[in-house]
Amino acid sequence: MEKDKLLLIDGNSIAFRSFFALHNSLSKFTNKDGLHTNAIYGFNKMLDNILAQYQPTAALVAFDAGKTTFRTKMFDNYKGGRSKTPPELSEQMPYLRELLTGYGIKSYELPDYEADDIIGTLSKEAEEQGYSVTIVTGDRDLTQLSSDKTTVAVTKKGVSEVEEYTPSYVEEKLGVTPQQIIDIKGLAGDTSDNYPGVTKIGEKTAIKLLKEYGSVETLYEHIDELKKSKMKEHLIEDREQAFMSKKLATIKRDAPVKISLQDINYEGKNEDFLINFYQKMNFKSFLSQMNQTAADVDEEIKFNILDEQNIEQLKNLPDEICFYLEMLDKNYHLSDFCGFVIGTPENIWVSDDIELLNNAVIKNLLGSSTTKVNLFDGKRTYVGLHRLGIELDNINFDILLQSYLLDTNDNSNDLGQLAHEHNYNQIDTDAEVYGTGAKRAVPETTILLKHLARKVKAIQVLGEQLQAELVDNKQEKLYWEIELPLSIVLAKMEISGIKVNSDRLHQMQSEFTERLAEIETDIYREAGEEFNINSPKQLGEVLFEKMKLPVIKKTKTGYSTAVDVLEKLQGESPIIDNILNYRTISKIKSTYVEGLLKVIHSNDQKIHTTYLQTLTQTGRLSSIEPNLQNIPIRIEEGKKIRQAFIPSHKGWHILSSDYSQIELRVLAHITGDKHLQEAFKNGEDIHSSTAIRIFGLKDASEVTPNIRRQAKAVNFGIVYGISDYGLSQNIGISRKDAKKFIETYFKEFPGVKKYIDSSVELAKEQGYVETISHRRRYLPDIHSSSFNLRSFAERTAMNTPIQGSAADIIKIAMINMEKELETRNLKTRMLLQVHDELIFEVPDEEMAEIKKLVPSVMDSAIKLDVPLKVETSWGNTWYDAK
DNA sequence: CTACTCACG
DNA sequence: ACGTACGTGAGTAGA
Repeated sequence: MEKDKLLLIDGNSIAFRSFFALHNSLSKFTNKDGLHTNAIYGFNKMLDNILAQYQPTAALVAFDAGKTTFRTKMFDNYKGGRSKTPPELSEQMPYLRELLTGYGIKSYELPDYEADDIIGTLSKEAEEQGYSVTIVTGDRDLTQLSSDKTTVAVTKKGVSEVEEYTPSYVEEKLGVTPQQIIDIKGLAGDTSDNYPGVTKIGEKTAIKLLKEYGSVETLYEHIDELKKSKMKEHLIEDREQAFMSKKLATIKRDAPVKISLQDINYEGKNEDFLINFYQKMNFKSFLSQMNQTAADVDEEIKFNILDEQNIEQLKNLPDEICFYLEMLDKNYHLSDFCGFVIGTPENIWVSDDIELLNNAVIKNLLGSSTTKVNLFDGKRTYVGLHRLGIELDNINFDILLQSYLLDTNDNSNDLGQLAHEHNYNQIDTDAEVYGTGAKRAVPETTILLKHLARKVKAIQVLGEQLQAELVDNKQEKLYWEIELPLSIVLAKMEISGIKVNSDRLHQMQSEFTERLAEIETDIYREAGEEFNINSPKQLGEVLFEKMKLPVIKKTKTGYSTAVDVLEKLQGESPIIDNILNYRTISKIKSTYVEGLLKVIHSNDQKIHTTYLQTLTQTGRLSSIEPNLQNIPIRIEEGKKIRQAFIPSHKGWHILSSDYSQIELRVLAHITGDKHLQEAFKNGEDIHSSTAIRIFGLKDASEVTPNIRRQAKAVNFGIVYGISDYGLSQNIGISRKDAKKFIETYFKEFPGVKKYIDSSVELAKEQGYVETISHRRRYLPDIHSSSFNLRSFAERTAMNTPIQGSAADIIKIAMINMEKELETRNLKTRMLLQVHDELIFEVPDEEMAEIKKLVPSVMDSAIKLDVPLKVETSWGNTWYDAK
């Protein structure tokens, strides 16, 4: 007969692990009733893997019965201070039981005991009856149960991979036997379960003591033999705690479990039950594994298929309509079109015939200033329509923008997904309908048309709902006066594009190729072998193993070879300088020279970037395909890339205007700090003024370049949410000195200190911080028990209003600038935005006007308590506009 | 697909 | 005692 194999699963622990493993995609895992399903999904994955791997003959999932157990009776504070189970997880627990029913696995709980004790008791019974046992848990403490018959499988970072603890593996990993784990806990305590152990003894010391004495009991029998020390005093003092903690850590193996091994035979899953369950949970991948398809969104939808004959009927549409233009490729400057939908939820018209858009009826509707158009991603739609020769005039609701303003995290480019995030479930996600990655394609026509039809209703319902939420949040102005008009400005900038001199790039390409080859031979000679210099792994081996250079810093996977490390090694060997050079040049060559050449449109020799307006957590824009916001400027060789960016017409120039120290000016404004404001009002060099104050200097004559550099770093540090360590690393001083700088800074600029404290306070109270234009960023981690997460949230609480308000200001300037260009009927085009800088191409005859107009529009974008300063320059290329 | 590195504000 | 600056995108290596 086949050997009996028992599988015991720690239900609560696995549910927790699954929940947090998929926490980032929490919003992606919901069913149509808005139930979160991530923990259920993760649990299911784990079950599939474990069952396939171990093929048990009996199985049970043990759950904790409640908060109070015999342990809490022993020690009030047991598991005290734990934060509450998130509601998004609690709501999944009943369904988890349902899932187990589908798998034919019993679950069990026992009042006054924890899941561990059930597992301990049953595994003992099973061992006695000759079973081999596997325990699955996320909690390493259970490894105390491992024996020659019992393996404890502890989940690794995900939940589907496990690490198997046998007694020998426990010894190898922890240096003690499974039985001694409770002794470690007795001496060291457990912070997550909140019991104490012995003062000042941590895991390391506990293991050392146990190696010598074997157990808590023997240790105390020999306590007198210990040399006189603080540790000995603590041990004697905390004797009772040690014994109690050991007892708390000990898993019961004789709990009054009322279920027997015969009751939990595993006979396989109930497929029909599971199919039904998966449909309810919207688990498409599990369904397709079972050759089943997902239940369709349940509401039928009525729509008309548009054609040449019935198109006149669109004239009957009201003055508020919805529209969606489908382009499957992310890059809408190049994507094919595959269909569109127009109408109202009551009167939907769909087609996959793009030619129809050129019909005057549609052109008039979309181009009409009196017909309001609701849509998803106005900028994308505007650019797409523009390529088809159609103007879009009057956007009303853009649900992507609305959603992003309400919560910067709800910004999916997939309409269906975004709808689900707002609990609208009568539509599938685009990813489901079209597929992702290489499998992305247009589905059969009926599916396509139906999906498009559903978009109309989703847009209308969500548009109204989200607008009401914007009103509640006092974010209406932000939507109507900033983001919505900005989306059109950005569309126009993207459409304009910027002309590129590809001959110049090609010329640079061959220069760089030659230089790289030279440096490469030098590096190989110095290393004594050929290797891939671009591989940090190979480079690390050459530098630190073969050449035996001192290791400065390590990464997770090996030696760090980042610039700051290499700079510390300069002088150790000439190879370092060559590597630094190689890195610089190869970066410029591959990312910029070759990268940019790849994205020049062949029809107009221009680059058309895409701005992401709904991505950043602060309100800044980002630029992709290509990123035109990180073209080199700091190093001369890289800066030359800018020579390839030229005006699109002869006799025009590139003009660039940038805000000077906008973030520090915003800081002066929102903190209200008198000294900081004074410095700006007097037009002082802000870094020098800071230097004078924090170093206690007489006047500017005492400010050396080095002192100014340090003060500058302090100013940056303040804006980023300073730490003494961060500052010390940045300017290479001791942590102590850095701390002193910061303290002096806060003494000299008390308004700033007050602001930092109050913004953290505010974030804690209301859950979010906001900019001067009421742009919000939620900071749930501000309450985290993890020091790291919490500190990060605290720094962003103070940085986001500053970075975000600066973003608000330049956005307003861009809208005003575009308006001026239009009303003055100028040919000048705004081409790029680089966070605090705007770049234009200007015909010579307009130069005199523009070089006054741009700075005046920019510095009057908003009225702060300190003046805004703008610096302008121009030239034949972007490089020369300096 | 993740880690590392490096370009910008 | 923790382990650190804020916000981005892209190329390459190597699983």
